[in-house]
Amino acid sequence: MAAGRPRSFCKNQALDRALEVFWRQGFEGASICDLTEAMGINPPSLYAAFGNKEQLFRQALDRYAEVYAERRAALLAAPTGREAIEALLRDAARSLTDKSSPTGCLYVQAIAGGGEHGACIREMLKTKREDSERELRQRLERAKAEGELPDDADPAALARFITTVAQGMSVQASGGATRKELERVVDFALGAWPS
Amino acid sequence: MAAGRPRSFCKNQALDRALEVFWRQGFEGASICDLTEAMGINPPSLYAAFGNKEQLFRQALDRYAEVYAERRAALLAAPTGREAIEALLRDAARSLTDKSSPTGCLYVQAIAGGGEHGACIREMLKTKREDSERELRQRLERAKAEGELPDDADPAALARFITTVAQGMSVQASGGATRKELERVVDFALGAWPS
DNA sequence: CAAAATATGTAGTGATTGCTAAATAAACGC
DNA sequence: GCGTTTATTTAGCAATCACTACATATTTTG
Repeated sequence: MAAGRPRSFCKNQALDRALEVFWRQGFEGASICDLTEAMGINPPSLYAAFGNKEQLFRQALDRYAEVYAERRAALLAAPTGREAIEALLRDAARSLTDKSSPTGCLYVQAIAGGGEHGACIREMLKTKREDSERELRQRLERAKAEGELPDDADPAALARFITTVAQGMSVQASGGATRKELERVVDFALGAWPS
Repeated sequence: MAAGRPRSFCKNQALDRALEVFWRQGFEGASICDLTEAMGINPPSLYAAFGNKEQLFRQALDRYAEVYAERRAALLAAPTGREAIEALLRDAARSLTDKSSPTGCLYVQAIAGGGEHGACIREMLKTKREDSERELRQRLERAKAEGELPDDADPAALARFITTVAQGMSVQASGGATRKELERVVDFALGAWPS
């Protein structure tokens, strides 16, 4: 079959640009005009390459998830469970306040915004958050199996607590909290570690 | 001076209805049509009584803040600091998952949603959150003065930690967490209490 | 060289957005 | 009653929304 005219832009690069717009403005707050401008393409190219706005958001989200899943895996590979969790939270304190990308976590930031698309997108975001929490829980189950946690410790509940703190830190970052302030929050969170 | 035709609706009641729409759909997700329908009035009445959409949101937010400031004050009046904090977090676990009102906290939920109005609204929300955190800090300072906290305890940092956990709980609630799950989170958070 | 296939730029679709002009209705003081 | 004032209804404003028809441009296939 014939191949046709080749695409004049890099799909992944355009996706990264779109991701940043969604991240900064939210799904509903990002207009197609905002997106095409940031991506450097015209609307028909966007629709031909990505489907529609919702599908573009999905693909941007998947890309975001890929990056952070890798990072999370690396941090959770620390020798002890406690070190792994501390590494995760310290990294969050830094990256959530890093000014080279929009503040806060995209998953957390995108939970708001109802409307019609809301339900579907919420479901998708929920899945991503569950993926993250499951990996955390599995790391804590390993820690328990290795005798690092007391017998009555509940890895699932601890994973949820840590996730909750991380999500709260994202809200704090969106509200203007500094890295130092988030580091203090991490100190307290680690103080809840069972012994 | 003449009085003119009286308003045919209760302003506060209409504000409550508008609040619920904003709470459920976010600022940008709530259209004037959604709002007028829920409030039972026509657009000109809305604009005559409340100014515009942003000012309506401000007034709804102030009303929300009033209710929760009272509630917070009552909970923080517990005899000890620790009891006060526990009461606050247990109440949050219950009210954030209460199905008679939209899940999650309006302040937290409304942080997302960029756009032009975003900056102004963000500023307003930030002030409200700071009000809440300040009251918490003052209660903890009292606890420290009364010898309930060690000399090296930092009430401001502890207040921020607790606020962060509460905000994370709101995100969890928006994501579908149950009251029981949030109660477990509270258990862990209280485990970080300095001693 | 065509012919087929795919991408692009231009321009505009109907629908919805926040908001309002104009006419009418209901209260007041005189 | 009459004039003033304010609220309500109807209808529709310009702007923006997500999205697309159409013609043109650029590629590979035969």
